[in-house]
Amino acid sequence: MTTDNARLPTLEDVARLAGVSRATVSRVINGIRNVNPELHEVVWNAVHATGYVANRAARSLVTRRTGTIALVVSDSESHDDDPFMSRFFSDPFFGRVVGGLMSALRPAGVQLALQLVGADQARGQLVGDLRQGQADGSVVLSLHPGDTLPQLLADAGLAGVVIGRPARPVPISHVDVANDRGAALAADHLVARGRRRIGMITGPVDVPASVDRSSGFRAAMARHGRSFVPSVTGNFTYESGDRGMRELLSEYPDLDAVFVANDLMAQGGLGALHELGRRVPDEIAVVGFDDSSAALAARPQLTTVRQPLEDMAAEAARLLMAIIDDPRRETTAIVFEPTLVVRASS
Amino acid sequence: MTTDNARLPTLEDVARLAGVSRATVSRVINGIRNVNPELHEVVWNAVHATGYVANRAARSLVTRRTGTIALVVSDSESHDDDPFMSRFFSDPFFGRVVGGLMSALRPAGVQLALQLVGADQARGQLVGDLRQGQADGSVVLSLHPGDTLPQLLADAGLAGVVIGRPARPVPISHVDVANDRGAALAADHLVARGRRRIGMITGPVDVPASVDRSSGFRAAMARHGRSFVPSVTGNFTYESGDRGMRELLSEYPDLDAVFVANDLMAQGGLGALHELGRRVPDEIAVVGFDDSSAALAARPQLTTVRQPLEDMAAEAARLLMAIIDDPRRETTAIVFEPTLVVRASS
DNA sequence: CAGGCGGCGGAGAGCGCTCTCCGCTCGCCG
DNA sequence: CGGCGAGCGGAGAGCGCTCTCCGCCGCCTG
Repeated sequence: MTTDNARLPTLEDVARLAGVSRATVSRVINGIRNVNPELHEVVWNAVHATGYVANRAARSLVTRRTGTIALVVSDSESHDDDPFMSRFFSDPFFGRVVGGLMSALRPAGVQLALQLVGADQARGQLVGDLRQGQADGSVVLSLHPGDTLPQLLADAGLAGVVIGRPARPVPISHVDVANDRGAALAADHLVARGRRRIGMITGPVDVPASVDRSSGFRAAMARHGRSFVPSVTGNFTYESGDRGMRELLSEYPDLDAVFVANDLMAQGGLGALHELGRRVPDEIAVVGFDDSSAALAARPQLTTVRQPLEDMAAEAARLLMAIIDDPRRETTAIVFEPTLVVRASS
Repeated sequence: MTTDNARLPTLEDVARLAGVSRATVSRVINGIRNVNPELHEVVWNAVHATGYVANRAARSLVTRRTGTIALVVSDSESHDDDPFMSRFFSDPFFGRVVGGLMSALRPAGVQLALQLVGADQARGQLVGDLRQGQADGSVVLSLHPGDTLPQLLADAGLAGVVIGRPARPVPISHVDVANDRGAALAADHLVARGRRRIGMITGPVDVPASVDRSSGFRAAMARHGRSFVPSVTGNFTYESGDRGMRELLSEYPDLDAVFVANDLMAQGGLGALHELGRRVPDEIAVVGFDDSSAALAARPQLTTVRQPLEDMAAEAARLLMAIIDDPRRETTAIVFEPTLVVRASS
């Protein structure tokens, strides 16, 4: 049948075929109350015979549930046009989150809808749409610190889970990785490897994850008796890693190890070291953060702190579904433990 | 209002406030027919005053449109559990497609829903769900050649656009890049650069894109009077590029250029060359295909054939929307022109 | 043996919207 | 001045589903 105007079977059709009422078919399909087991079978046969599939819109209309959750990618700094997105989407970070979400959502039969939101105007709209049942809840991915969206969602009483700790405390659940402990892992590793003069390239100072990595690294170094850690600030891009490494070495030429706050910058740093003729890891060791694909692509391959993004996203999805089922649930924070992946760069 | 049981305003509420009927409000909101301009304003004021947002489910129920399109990622070889997905999602390819789709969908106010489908059983289910209005149409991303899904969609008369030419001809629209001409670009470039002994690492022989790249490259080389192109077959992975390069060089040690059918393999090949002590591009040039992030991550950065994925995805979305608006539209193929991005590896 | 209770299935009311009718009003023409 | 047509707004019927309410029947208890 190549035509699309063939009316699809409805509950009514199934009911007629099964010789029961709509209500009974509905009960069977949704597994509600005790229905005579024989009828049960009769109904299912009719369902299969007709090829019936429940109409989602009709169901949502009455249940007020959509069976969909939204992945909201929020960028408070962009202005609705999309240059920023291309960069973000081509980052494996996005894909890993999507994969993790799907792995939890699919078994539950929940859909994932993508929502991008830039300017503030769009935010109000989004909240409205969400309230009106675009989705039962949302997983929020903020690209910038201090994003207002988590607060907006909380204010609207919408179910939501944020990936990554919000910059300001907001009454909304979130999942995160223990960035400070991850950085400490890197510090311990470098010290254990016998590195003596250890520097750091940090991320932006207004990003919580970045701040935690820096302070976690400094604290761990202090525990090893190193109170001063030479460092420069980057912005998580490849170029800033390249630049940062050059800066750092021009000021502290004798460093024999550098902790870089994310893999992309570390890869940039590695590029700089290559051009500067410094052998890695013989002369200088590099440790990154994220265990993104950049870590594997880097030459030499990057020792890095693994952030279990897929697991985090999956957990975010499960948490969100729990919140949807019980809206009065307390907001919680789930913090994952990072692990160190040792490769050739250290 | 932190509670969620506050009933949201309905058309009825807006109508009452505006002192008109539901029908009129509906007409104003949907911009249908001539409504008295004064009323128009009165209605919009009421809409804003109440904070009204149309209920999507109710609207879909009657219009039989969801305002959603599905991005169906289809992997005929996996079996419902998701190991395969993680690899795919962390590939920037996925993100670029999503970004491109969104750029076309967002202005049109269309949602994007993600659908993964593995085993064949899930396919039937998917088609059922789609027919029942999960989405108005779908953009299909097949991970394996000879995927049955495009055919299934065509058979069901569902609106769909496939990204990448299907292995077998299927009565469904698709967007693709001229893989053969892209490969020719690479060939022309290498010849123009004065390379004399040029080899190739191809992709899998059952993937249309891969086949086109190989044959396109060979044809272009033939035009330059080179009837024989030494080549080995890879499978698009980093490792197969590494292995392929070693094989190729052990058999043809004097090659001074290699065209590799995708960036990831090219990156692997570059790794092998590095370890073999062959200087790139001085001794041997490498050209990849895709202009993925791997091209930038590679050392030296990779000269590669750029596939305008974002544009292709955006066009797929627009085409799909056109098909949805006019289902009797003829199936079409839109083929994009690749471009050569020259970097340090050639 | 009568009354009551529990379990199962049906009737039917709506969920919030769109859209077809239909009737009213106004303007224009004969 | 009457009639007709065009245009605008309202009434109301559903879209396909869920779920409450109710009635029936059979079994158990007093």
